[in-house]
Amino acid sequence: MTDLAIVWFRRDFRLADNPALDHARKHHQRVLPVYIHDPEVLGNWAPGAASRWWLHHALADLAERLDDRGAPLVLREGAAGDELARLVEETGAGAVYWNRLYEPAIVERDTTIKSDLKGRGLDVESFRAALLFEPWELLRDGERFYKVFTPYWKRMQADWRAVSSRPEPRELTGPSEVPDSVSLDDLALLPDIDWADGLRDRWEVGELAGRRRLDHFVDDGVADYENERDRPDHRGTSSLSPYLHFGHVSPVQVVEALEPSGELPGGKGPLGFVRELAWREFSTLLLFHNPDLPDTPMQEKFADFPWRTREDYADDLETWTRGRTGVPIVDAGMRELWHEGWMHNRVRMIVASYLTKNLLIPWQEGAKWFWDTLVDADLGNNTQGWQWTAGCGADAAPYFRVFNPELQADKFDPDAAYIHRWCPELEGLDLKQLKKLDDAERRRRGYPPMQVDLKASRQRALDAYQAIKG
DNA sequence: CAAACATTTCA
DNA sequence: GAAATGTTT
Repeated sequence: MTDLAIVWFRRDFRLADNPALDHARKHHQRVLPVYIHDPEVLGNWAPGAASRWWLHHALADLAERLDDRGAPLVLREGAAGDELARLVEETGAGAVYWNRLYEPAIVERDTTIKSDLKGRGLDVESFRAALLFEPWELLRDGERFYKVFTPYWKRMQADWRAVSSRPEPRELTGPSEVPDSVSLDDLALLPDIDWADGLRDRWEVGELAGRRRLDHFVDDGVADYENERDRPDHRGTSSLSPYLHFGHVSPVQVVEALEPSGELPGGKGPLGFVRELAWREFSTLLLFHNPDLPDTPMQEKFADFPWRTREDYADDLETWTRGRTGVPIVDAGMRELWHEGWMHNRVRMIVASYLTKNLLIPWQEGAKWFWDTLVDADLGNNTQGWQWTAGCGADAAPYFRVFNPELQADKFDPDAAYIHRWCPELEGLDLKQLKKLDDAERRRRGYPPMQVDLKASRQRALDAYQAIKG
């Protein structure tokens, strides 16, 4: 067995419960941690601006933590396969380990890299770290993947196996000579114009910050999760999504925090939260088995859907992105997104329904905006979420389900607290008053007029769906 | 008879 | 999930 192993970090920015790192440390005397910046691999879906902001700080955090343990992180830029081959030559490493990702383009790249490195006689292994179950496990009749969430979720519960996290290494030994590294600033991940104030206020990036978030949620939040998770005014969700996306926190760690034995958590709140983790896994498997999913509707009949044309909708799209649609709950959500790089899930559904149904703008436009602005932007989750609301996904909402933003506010923001937080122009107005706010009062307060009539635009969406049914 | 609540329909 | 329709108070 060779002395030195490369641990290739990708989106697993943690030392605790990191299977690739744990394996390297157990079987080799020295460990060389590497991150290779290779945004090209995802083509049109290279990380957006908010994601890159998070990535910058995630790398800084990981580098610091690895330094503390004695194995400095090497940063490289370029095609991952070339850089790994170069590093193997430079260092004489005998092994390369990493944790698996599931975006089809990444899978394809990694498969090639694995066989190349094996061809050079290296010990190469990848590990499951980002999911509880692989996308090729839990198949119907052992061959076909699930296309409907509920049976998938039942199956996951039935096939549950106790999870167990891997220990965090206290000490690591780096290579005797550390190879060249580019600097973090060279990667130019931060925006040229600093718009990240709101993100900085809202998010603390890093492994320990993620674990604090998790602990806090488990101590105070998860018990009431089923009642509170739909309440943007109460911040009833976990806020773990970016930490899970970047692997500061693993789903195994989440399960163990909820249920130390690693068995399926009992209790309404904890089980409800694991169900949301199952949605995350379901979205990942849908993308894994359908490489076109980010751009193409899963239901074929939607290829002919009469969306408005780009030149027709361009202005309305921009109004939506800026949070100036004149629909309070929609504008509140879009402003939260712009300011904090995040939006409450209930509100994501509301603004997505509004864009695709009331504005009749293709879901891909919404997906792209979210991709650029969310710190938790995840190709599987984002794609699945948009296809679900648009009605064209695998297990989508029925096409006639058009959210009424006013009724949604009645149910989920009854005191308009969330609306007031993001739309200060509307201060002092309750939901009843907001519903009959006339143009003169809107103008006086500097709040935009209604972009569309909710009733008429709803009917237009239903008529559009009529055109493709069959 | 209006209001509150429950059920059905929408493909 | 919303709106229309039906049922109860």
